[in-house]
Amino acid sequence: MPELPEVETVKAALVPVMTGAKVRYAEIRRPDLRFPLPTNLKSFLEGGTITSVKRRAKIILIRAANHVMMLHLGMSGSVRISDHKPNSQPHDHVEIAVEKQGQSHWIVLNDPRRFGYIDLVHERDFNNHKSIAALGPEPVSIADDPEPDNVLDIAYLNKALEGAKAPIKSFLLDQRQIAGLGNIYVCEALHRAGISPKRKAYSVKGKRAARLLPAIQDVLHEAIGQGGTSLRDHKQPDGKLGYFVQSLKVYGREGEPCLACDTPIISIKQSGRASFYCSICQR
DNA sequence: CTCCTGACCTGAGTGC
DNA sequence: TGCACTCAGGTCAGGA
Repeated sequence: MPELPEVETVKAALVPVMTGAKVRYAEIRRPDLRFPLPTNLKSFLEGGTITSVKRRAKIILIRAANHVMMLHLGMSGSVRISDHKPNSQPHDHVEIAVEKQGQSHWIVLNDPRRFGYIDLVHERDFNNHKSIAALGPEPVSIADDPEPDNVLDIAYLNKALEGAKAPIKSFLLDQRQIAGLGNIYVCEALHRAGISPKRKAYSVKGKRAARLLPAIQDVLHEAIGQGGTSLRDHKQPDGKLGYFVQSLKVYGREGEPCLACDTPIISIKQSGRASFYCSICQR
């Protein structure tokens, strides 16, 4: 499911119920997702008080007691929040009950494909964690989270593009270059910027690069404002859909007319993933 | 190094 | 109805 806007939507829903809340119990229903779950996850959570909920790239960071619980939703992960103990659904792997100012909430992680993961690291080791250390800058900063000191700008983008021989599509999916983009928003940003996904990254410069930066930032901001994009699995934690699906210009629109020029949208495979684009508008 | 492929896993959709 | 096959918001190891 989730790229940056979907993860941001989940994080934003967790903030008010988890920040400052005490964990009443945690139920871990299987030993692993993509990786083995930390064996001390249950004992870490139970009785602890959550100090903050943040996001870096596509990872949700839940802090307590000098530790960071890292939650990645993979392709199909989602979170439900309710004010009563929820009925168990297939693939509900973790259930956490929290209490804050006398108010109880239940938080459930569901992940059919189990490409997601949870890890737990001491605060001092966090920046060296292999999922964190190599990440590129955040493409956008939302209400100072993540901290705006590491946000993509045109100087960084131009430098990173230099000498990158991969297609711009692959470049933008690479979390070491820019963190948080995925298949939907790369396709959409390239369409907005008028750049072909097949173009070599190093050849994106000057005016093209100057269009790419705001194209990425605008599409992410707009998607976050709509609660993300619901295709199959993604729902907001309150059960609502992500309405940005209605704003997609190319993703999933193979054969349908380009909204700018009527040319049918093309789908090609690039490094195993579908790229949707307009061969006229994107050069 | 960089770049690409295949693997991981389940469920939904399609075509015969 | 059933079966085989393809495809899906993401990484990650391994090979060229």
